Amino acid sequence: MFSIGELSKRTKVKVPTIRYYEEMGLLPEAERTSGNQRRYDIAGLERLSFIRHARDLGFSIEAISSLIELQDHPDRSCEAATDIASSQLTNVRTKIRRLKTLERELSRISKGCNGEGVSEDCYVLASLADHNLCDGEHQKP
Amino acid sequence: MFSIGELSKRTKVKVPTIRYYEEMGLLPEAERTSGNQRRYDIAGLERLSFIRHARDLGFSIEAISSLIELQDHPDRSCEAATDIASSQLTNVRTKIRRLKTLERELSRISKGCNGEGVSEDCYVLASLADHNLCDGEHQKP
DNA sequence: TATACAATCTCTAGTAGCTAGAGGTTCAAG
DNA sequence: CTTGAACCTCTAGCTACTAGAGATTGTATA
Repeated sequence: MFSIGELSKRTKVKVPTIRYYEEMGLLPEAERTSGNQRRYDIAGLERLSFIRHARDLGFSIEAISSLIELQDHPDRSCEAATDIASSQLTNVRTKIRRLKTLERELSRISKGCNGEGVSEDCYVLASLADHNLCDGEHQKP
Repeated sequence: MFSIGELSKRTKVKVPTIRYYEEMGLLPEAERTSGNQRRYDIAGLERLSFIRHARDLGFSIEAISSLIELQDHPDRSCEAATDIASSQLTNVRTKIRRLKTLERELSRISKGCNGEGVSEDCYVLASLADHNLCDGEHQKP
């Protein structure tokens, strides 16, 4: 059994974040010492690693909740899990596509001014003021 | 002079968002009717278009504040503006790089399970539980 | 001109996923 | 037994909005 600080060190998840995950129901309520401090075992460590890994891959807390729910029921169909993963993949791909559009546009705008003039003549500012100077549409990222 | 609703329609920025921008200091305090409703002119429309355009390109409110500050002083050097734009470009490129790593990993994981089995045997869940099943490291997105 | 009703006003609170700080208690080493 | 780091709970703050309550205003139509 080890403390929350030790768990934090081993998983690289910050202490307040661990408490937050517990509050959100991602982690079960930890056992406590007589003095009310949290104590964890290997199972706790594994679960937190799972969560961290999923967060690193961009899964939302809600999605992770569902994944954990499935993990806790080894006999259930894993269709939901593959659905969550593939929709996350779709999310990521959508974001990449949008960011690439932004990148092209920003790069084009950036090249338009070397920063040596005054703002009145700045192509960066002019581009932002006038959408017509843009190549195409951009959506919110 | 037109109402906030009209401005919203023309710029495709939602009404509460316009008020929020005013509160944040991105928009100057609007003129009011005798009955306290906001009225805008073309200058207001242009400024809001500028803001929306910058937001669409992913600039933060803070960055936009600086850009507007420069826009209001046509005689100042525009170095800050080009700096902001290029650091935004760097941001975007960093995000793309990270997301691409995620994409590879998610795609690999996703392919590992067709969702027809039970969760005990699910490669998606197994991958999340065990980082060793991953190709490489991933950072937070 | 009266009325109806859409649009506006301000204010508060909520979203995601944490992070920071105050003020107090517990654990563990020396 | 003392000391100080680590822990506890609670509240508030971050970004960029969004939603809703309850009250007021603007305007089109009868």
